[in-house]
Amino acid sequence: MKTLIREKRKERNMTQEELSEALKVSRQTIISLEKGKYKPSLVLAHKLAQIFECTIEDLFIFEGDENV
Amino acid sequence: MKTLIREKRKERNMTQEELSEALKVSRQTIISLEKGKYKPSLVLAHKLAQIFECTIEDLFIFEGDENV
DNA sequence: AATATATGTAAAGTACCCTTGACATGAATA
DNA sequence: TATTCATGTCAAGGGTACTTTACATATATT
Repeated sequence: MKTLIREKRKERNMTQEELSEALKVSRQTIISLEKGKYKPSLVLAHKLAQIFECTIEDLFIFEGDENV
Repeated sequence: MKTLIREKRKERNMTQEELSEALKVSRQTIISLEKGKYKPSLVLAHKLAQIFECTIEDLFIFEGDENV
């Protein structure tokens, strides 16, 4: 699974800290998501999509046969 | 968060077991999701949306201020 | 040189998604 | 009555999303 979080964040000139505050998560969480260290929860994915005014499917690119 | 998993499954005349096999998860997982015992991972939400030929946002109804 | 800003790593703890397995219930049908 | 099918509960365990805290690095500015 790929994510466009970093690209969308930069388009809006937001820092990781600003994004983390908007989402009410830690900055560590943003770093880890952008670097692909892990996948967000469904609710966090939804909040990210809302902030970036797109759908979850626009923000995350799913590839074949991923682990559940 | 609400989900339309059960409704979409029944529209297609699938049993919980058939759905669990299509998703390669346990039947327990389907039961728990339908009953709202917990929220699916992002990947599982995506697979469900694919099976039901809709978007994640069509299948899950997000309500205000949910836990991350 | 020193300070500030943005990004990064590491480690340890908590909460929860998902699993397996065993057993229970209600409705249909032989 | 007995069996089958679909659905459900309960409990224990593994893996991972997310947290907090502390420290590191690169760039820019004073």
